[in-house]
Amino acid sequence: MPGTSHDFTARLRAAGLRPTRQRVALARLLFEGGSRHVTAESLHVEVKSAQMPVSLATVYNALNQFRDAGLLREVVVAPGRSYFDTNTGHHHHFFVEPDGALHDFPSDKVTIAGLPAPPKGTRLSRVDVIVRVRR
Amino acid sequence: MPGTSHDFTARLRAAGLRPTRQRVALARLLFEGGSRHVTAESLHVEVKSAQMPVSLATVYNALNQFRDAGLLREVVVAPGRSYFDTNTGHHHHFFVEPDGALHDFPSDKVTIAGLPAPPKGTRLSRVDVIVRVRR
DNA sequence: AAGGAGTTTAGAACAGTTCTAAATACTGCA
DNA sequence: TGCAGTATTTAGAACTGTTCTAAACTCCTT
Repeated sequence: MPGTSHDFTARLRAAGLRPTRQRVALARLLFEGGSRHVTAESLHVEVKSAQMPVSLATVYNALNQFRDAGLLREVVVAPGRSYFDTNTGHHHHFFVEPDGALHDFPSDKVTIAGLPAPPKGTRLSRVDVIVRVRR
Repeated sequence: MPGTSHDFTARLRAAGLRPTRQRVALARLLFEGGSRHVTAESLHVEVKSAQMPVSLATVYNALNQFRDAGLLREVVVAPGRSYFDTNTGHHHHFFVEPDGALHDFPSDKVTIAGLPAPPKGTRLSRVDVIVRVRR
């Protein structure tokens, strides 16, 4: 069990990123547990309270790099705030309107039929389904 | 034909909004033609070049009020930018990734099956489908 | 151990949006 | 119609989330 999923140094290196102290600390927080949703701000608070000081700029840099490397997926649900999802597989989201909470649900049971063809000159990139719910 | 769809004063009043010069000007730009997508910034540029000076703050106010009144729908596709859609009926969106262009498509031919039930204590508000495409 | 590229940092800068308080416009009522 | 009173508009400041800057530092290679 150890060696693969917890070897953040190797995972970062495999993604083409130098395993700096800061990136390893952030990767540990992000990938050690199960699937998570974070914002730059929330991750910054978390890394500070874990006694691993990382600047906010570095949190932003790392999140963007992790996303570009395919380690994270960015989810756009509310204007003016970016969520990052550690679950990079196929899945969709519940978004609870007033509080901004986000929950994954697997896409394997969801079927979407009747989508029109992409506009001329474009190719499909991804289909996002956001189920907005209220209390 | 005239009297109903072009009577912006009455339409605003029906929505509980005073038909001020600024709101009528914006409503005319938004609802006179077919379905449109605007940002606050783009609508502000437009209203200025139409020789109907309206401040940016008022454009923001009006868009938010129109949305709250159900005259517009807000579409969240990219972090840090709000699009407003004059089409408030059931439909979904194509989002062209690099340029940020948005296109509607009707939802009547689209069927989504197998969605899980909303989390405990919440009720469904809306299902957004965003088909992201690249050039 | 040293050099150099890549990274981190604090703070400034920036973009989009909302707030403030003073001026102005719409509405209802005389 | 004229007036009072509330809603609205405005310019600019403030604010939030994010990116940039350039100097200091760290990781990797040799």
